Amino acid sequence: MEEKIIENGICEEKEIHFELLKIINEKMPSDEKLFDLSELFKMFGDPTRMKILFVLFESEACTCDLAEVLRMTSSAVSHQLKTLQRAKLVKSRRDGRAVYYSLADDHVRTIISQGMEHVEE
Amino acid sequence: MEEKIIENGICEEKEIHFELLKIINEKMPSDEKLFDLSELFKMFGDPTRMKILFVLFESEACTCDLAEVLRMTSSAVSHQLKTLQRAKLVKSRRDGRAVYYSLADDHVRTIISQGMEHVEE
DNA sequence: TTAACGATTGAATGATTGTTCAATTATTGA
DNA sequence: TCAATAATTGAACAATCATTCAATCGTTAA
Repeated sequence: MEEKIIENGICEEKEIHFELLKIINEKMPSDEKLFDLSELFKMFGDPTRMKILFVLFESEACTCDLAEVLRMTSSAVSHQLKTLQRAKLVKSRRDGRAVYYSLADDHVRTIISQGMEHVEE
Repeated sequence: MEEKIIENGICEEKEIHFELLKIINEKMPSDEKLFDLSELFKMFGDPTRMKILFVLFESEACTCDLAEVLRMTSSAVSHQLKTLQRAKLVKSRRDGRAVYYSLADDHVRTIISQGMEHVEE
């Protein structure tokens, strides 16, 4: 009987309600963590930021370098770098007039590689 | 001399231009692939879609189940399911009135786990 | 101390996106 | 067939977001 309920889902037989709810409550991360997680992925959800990260995979680069390579204004690049820095994906160091950016940690690389595998099928 | 150029970046000494450009051209994925990649990550960049995927990690579920669990209208859920299906992240099967959704493949799980590790620090 | 360069900032604009609402389609039980 | 349920659809709305533009800040070389 319980088995049948599980198969049928919530809608026809209201009783399983708590079955799915139990799973959710036990396994679903908190709203806060879920929010942080999607904020993280949002960073990879824009081609410009993606390109910036790909360049930084290879070498640190200053705002001006990135603007050149991506053929964008340094203002636009700077805005995105700020966004990436707020998300702790890149870090910066100043050297004279130039500010050099680099990847903040190696998770970034792993996450994007996984995405790449998915896309390349 | 060339070494010095590389250290200085593009902006002061225009010559390295081609140094960074070479890296970009060799290692940077095509614009099309880059676009697909960010489209993929965009799917994870919304808390609602994130929640849907987390539920589907545990069990297939119909639109109505998901609406109940997430406390949203089935219309809103259906719109997001459609988005996820367009991105080939979920698949569906109809059983009577209900349409059951499940994860399309296992990359989804891996990608999100990686993101989770990053967030949990 | 200037002038020039690289970077940043904030406001404005246009585009994209998530949700709501109302209407419609598909399926089943009466 | 008809009513009820589940799901989908498209238009509309508000919110978010990426880029542009103009102004400003920080640093260096003259």
